[in-house]
Parts: sequence; structure tokens; C-alpha cells
Amino acid sequence: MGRPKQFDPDVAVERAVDVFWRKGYGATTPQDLVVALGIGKGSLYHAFGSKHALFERALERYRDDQAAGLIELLRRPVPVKERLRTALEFLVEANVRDPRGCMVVNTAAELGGGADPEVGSVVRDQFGRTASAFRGAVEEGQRSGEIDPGRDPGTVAAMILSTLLGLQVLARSGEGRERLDQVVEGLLDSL
Amino acid sequence: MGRPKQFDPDVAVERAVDVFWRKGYGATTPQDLVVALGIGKGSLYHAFGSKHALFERALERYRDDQAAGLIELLRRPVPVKERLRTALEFLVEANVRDPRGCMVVNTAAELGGGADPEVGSVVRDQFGRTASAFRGAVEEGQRSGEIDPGRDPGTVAAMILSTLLGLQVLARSGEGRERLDQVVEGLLDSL
DNA sequence: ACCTTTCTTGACCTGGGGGTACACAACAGG
DNA sequence: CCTGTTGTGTACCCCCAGGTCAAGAAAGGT
Repeated sequence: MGRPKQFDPDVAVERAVDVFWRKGYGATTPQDLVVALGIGKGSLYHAFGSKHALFERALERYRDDQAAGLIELLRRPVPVKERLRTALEFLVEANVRDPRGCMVVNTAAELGGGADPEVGSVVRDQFGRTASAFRGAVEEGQRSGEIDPGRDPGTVAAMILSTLLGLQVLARSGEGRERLDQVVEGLLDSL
Repeated sequence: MGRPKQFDPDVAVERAVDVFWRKGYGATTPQDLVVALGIGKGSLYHAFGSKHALFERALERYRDDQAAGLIELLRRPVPVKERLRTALEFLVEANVRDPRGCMVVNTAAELGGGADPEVGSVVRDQFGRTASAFRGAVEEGQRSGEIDPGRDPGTVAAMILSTLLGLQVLARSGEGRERLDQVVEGLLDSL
């Protein structure tokens, strides 16, 4: 019972993702959110409790979307290295085009370092999911002979993840696409 | 002529580095700076003009210190790969121990994406200096036969830089030292 | 001694951050 | 149609960010 909500919380969180993604946590104001979500401040705080709680939900949403997208890209029925290349180049392309960069990387930089454990755990979880997806692909490549089976797949996955995160930082700093693509090729060549 | 400054601007900038490094640009308040620098707010604005201008000077100072340190580490008279290992493990160690992470990476994440061109150029300059230092080492390794001379040294340097930046992001997210060291080893093995 | 210049101090100002309170609106059930 | 419950809109709150300004202090020059 009670009065029904006049807005869809899922849509609201989706819009909050965009705001937090563009401006970061600290620089986003309640006013920004009120405008972007199209609801009153009272409703906002009634529905989500606090700016921080809404940020957590937005970050979780982003993480889920990104992880699902990556897993999808890594499932395509082509040789493993080609899959990796497609996935990495897709992400490079996205990060070069989109000045927002990667929301998780931005969040790790802004709120990492031990303060804010809830947010930290979402960040680590995203990195963990990404590493797992890469490790699955690496193991498959090892079975098919595309990748040296002598290497620890966890380590290789961590190398890919590190490189990817670095590429995202470079992209956000304005580095051009060519150089980043060269890094992707170099990485794949060395597997 | 005129009244002499009661504080050393270099020391003040050095202290400002610590504050901005810990809290980021947006989250640092004039009050934080007044306390940390030990001077009145009037002097602060008289000497530095604005929070943003002081941040630029602090970031430049950080960049110069870091770049000098890295170049130093890469100049030691031991085999190139060993130098690279020492340098990368030193940085990993520093980033694991220090919850502040890397100030340039944090800044790239917070203020990257085109807004704030002055800061962006300092960030790019730092990445450029770092890549140059790595490229020098790579070229030397190619001459000595430690590194395959068939690869483009600029690309290899960019790979090392990407990996390093990714390691710094991972360290800031709380990843442990072992995994990061494995990535360093994996990277060097693949050169 | 006085003037000019540069620095220091602390009060002061405007705007807006993050959030709360309250009065009212829209439902379901009896 | 009255009542309890949940949403909504708005006014309001306190605090502090980011910066300015006026008045005075410490130097050098003449």
C-alpha cells in the first residue's frame, strides 16, 4: 500500500551512473542529481538515503553492465587471441571516444586507499570479475595451443588486466588511439 | 625591497603536494592548505593566486621529483632487465605501502578528459618523460642483446608504461604485492 | 624620518553543499 | 470514505568552500 513511486528507480540509477561517471563522486552535487534524475530532492533522499548510498548503487550498476559486456565479448566463437584483441580494442576505442574514461578506474583513484570500504569492495570485485574473464580465455587459449601452457593463467590474466587499466589511464590523459593499439598488439604478440 | 616572505615557497609547495596527493584536488579545501602550510589564508592567496594555481605547482613538483627518481633508477650500471625490474618493483612497493597511490594517476582520473588543459598537459608530460626513460632503457637492452631488436622501442616502452599505470591502479584498489610482482615478472619475461 | 613596496593577518562575503522537516498527495483495506 | 502508509515538493538549516579586502608590519631607498 502507500503512494506508488512516480519514477522508475532503475532508470534513476542509470541516470545517476552518467552523472557520477562524468563528474566523479565528490564533484557531484545533490542539485546535479535532482536535475539529471528529474525528481525532487525529497524523493531522492527518501528513495536512496544519501548521496553515498546512491553512488554505491550506481557503481554496482556500472560494474554489472561492464562485466557482462566483457564476458559477452570474450565468448565469441573465434580464436582466443582474436577475441582478446577485439575486446581490448573495443575498450580502447570506447575510452578514447568517451572523455568520461572508466568509472571504476576513476573511482579507484578518487576513493581508493582504504577509506570507503564499501566502494573499495565494488572496485575490487569489478577487477576480480574482469581478471576471471581474462583467465578463462587464457586457459582456453592454452588448451587450444594458442598460448604457451607453461605460464600461470592467473598471472597472464593479471598482466592483461594491468595493461588494460593502464591503457584506460592513458586514454583519459589524452593519448591517441594509435599508440594504444600498438600496446594491445604488443601485448598479444607476447602471449 | 618590500617585506620579506615569512615562509619558504618551496617548502610550502612541498607540503601542498602531500595534501593534494592525499585528498585529491577537489576534496582539498583552503583550510586544509592553511593548516598544512602553516601560513594565513591571505598569504596563501597572495603568494599563489588560487587553489588551482597552487595545485599546478604542486603537481609539477611531484612530476619533477618522480621523473628524476625514475631516471636515476634506470641509470644504474647493471643489466637492463635488472634495472627495469628494480625500478618497477620499487614503484610497486611504494604504491602498495602508500595509500595515496600515484598523484599523477589520481589526477588523470579526477581531472582528465579534456577539461583543465593545464593540468592535462602536466599529466601528459609526466607520462611522456616516463615513457622516454623506459625507451632509453629498452634501446640499450636491444643494443646489448637483452631485448629483441626487432621490436619498436617506443611500443615496448608504452607497454611498460601501461603495465606500470595499471599496477598503480590495482595497488590503489588494495591488490596485494605478490600478484603485482608476478605481473612485473611476466612483463619482463615477455620482452 | 618618510615613502614605497611587499607580505601578513583576520574579518568578511557570497554561494552552494548535503541534508532534514513538514505539509500534502496518492494509494489499499475495512 | 476514513485511515494508515508510503511518495512528493519545498522551505529551511547549518556549515564551510573559495576568495577578497583593509589595515598594518617589515624591509629598502633617499
